[in-house]
Amino acid sequence: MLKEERQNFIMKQINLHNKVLSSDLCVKLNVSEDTIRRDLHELASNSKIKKVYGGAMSKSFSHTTGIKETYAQEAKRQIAKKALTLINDGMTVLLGGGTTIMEMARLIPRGRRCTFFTVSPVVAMELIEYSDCEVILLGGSLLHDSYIVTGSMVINQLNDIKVDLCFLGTNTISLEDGITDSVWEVVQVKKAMIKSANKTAIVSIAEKLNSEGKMKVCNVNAVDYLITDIDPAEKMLSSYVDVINVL
Amino acid sequence: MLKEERQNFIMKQINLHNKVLSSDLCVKLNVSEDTIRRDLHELASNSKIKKVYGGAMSKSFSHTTGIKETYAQEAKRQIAKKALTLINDGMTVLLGGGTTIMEMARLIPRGRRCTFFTVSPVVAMELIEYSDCEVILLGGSLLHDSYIVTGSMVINQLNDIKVDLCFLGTNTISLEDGITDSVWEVVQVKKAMIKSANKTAIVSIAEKLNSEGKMKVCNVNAVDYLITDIDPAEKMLSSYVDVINVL
DNA sequence: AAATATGATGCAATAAATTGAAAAACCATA
DNA sequence: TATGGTTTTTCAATTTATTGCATCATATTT
Repeated sequence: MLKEERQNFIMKQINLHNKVLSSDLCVKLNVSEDTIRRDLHELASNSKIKKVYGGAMSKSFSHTTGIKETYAQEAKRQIAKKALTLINDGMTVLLGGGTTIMEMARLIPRGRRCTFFTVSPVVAMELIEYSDCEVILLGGSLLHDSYIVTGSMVINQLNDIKVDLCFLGTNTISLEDGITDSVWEVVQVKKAMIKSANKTAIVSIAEKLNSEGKMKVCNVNAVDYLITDIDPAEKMLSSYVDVINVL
Repeated sequence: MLKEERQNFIMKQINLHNKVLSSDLCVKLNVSEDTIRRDLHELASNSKIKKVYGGAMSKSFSHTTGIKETYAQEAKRQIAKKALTLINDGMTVLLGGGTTIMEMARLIPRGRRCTFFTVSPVVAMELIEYSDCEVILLGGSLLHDSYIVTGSMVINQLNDIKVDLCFLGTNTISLEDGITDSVWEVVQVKKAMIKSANKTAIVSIAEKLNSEGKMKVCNVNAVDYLITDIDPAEKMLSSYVDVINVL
């Protein structure tokens, strides 16, 4: 049997079943596992498939891989790095949605072992694809613009869990008005998220500081950390450091 | 024998069997392997065939599955079109995961107003983006390989709902073994999905028919519709039409 | 932490491709 | 038919490709 035949067969299996095991293939094709592994390696390096431990899987699922530039990505990456210092192995972490949280999800180091709950399918997909953590996606009515789940379903599920740490992005934050948002459903979810967490961190680029939204999520001192892209010693943050842990 | 005759013969063999071995040809044509190799080289440089180590293969057979396109996308689109005829305004529909279901989600006509439940974040994202329907994403532990939510959380949520119609993709299906799958968690979810639905439709490209998996979801006659890309009158489907509604 | 399964790497055996040169076949013309 | 030139085929030596095995590293499970 020609190598190409074999690889075609493998491609077909993957296309049909989304996943193949090397151990299955080497029996079906009657070659050694080494050969299969070499085939998979070759197909993977031609980016036709995605290699996983024990076999390979279809690439057509890798949906989120698109390297989309997000606004102020570098700033958000800075925030993400700081945020990640709060996460240790074995922790249970609740993540919100938004581009800053997405940067966090992207930067979780491989090998970190913890459990993530999230209300954002996008974040969930990123986590499951690029981290080694367990990912639990909460269910609910999916919101158009923000791609997070909302409604009583989520709230109920949140009532049932208690996590070590919750990370929330925010649209608007100020010392006087606290954390605010413009969508009612989102406010409800965020409130419930904070209630489900022992500690909560707000991630926000400095640019958003001192802006005001329409509906209140909570006061600034109701959360435990404020993580921005600038140095905590900056004048802009001086009024915050009194009431909250600023990173 | 003339060179041209030989090459015609080779072409015929390739068209017939999709591949040829140099070693076979040199016996059949009673020439040295060198000659065969030169012929193949010549044919290949006229891009009539694809030369590979040990022989040559048909050009059309070389699986150059577009990196983005899903396998057998056109076939899946056919299925999706048939499937969509079952969905009317006001219905409550439960969707599984997989690329066929994805095609369905893509082809939901704008203006259709119904409620979709799904266990697949990818499908949910597609629906919320391109349809005007309400999308409820069920929550649970996100599975690496198939990108669907699994576990007791989903099962519980499924127990609480009753939908008009459920669409399931499948890995493997045969008359004897029924609907099967190779991942335990997926089997559990599929079972629960079927239980939550008044009627269930299986969508599957004809290519998958009569393949067998490892764990059983249900018998073929436990579902109501089988939707494939080929005509229900085809011989391949004749044994199915007795026990199930084939579209 | 130990046991098991999987992955990577280097090596040797074998099969196949390449190359250059020699032999054979072919072909037009004298 | 003989001849010279051309094309085609074969042969031999060398290089490259493929595969399986042994070994060690890494991942996963118990």
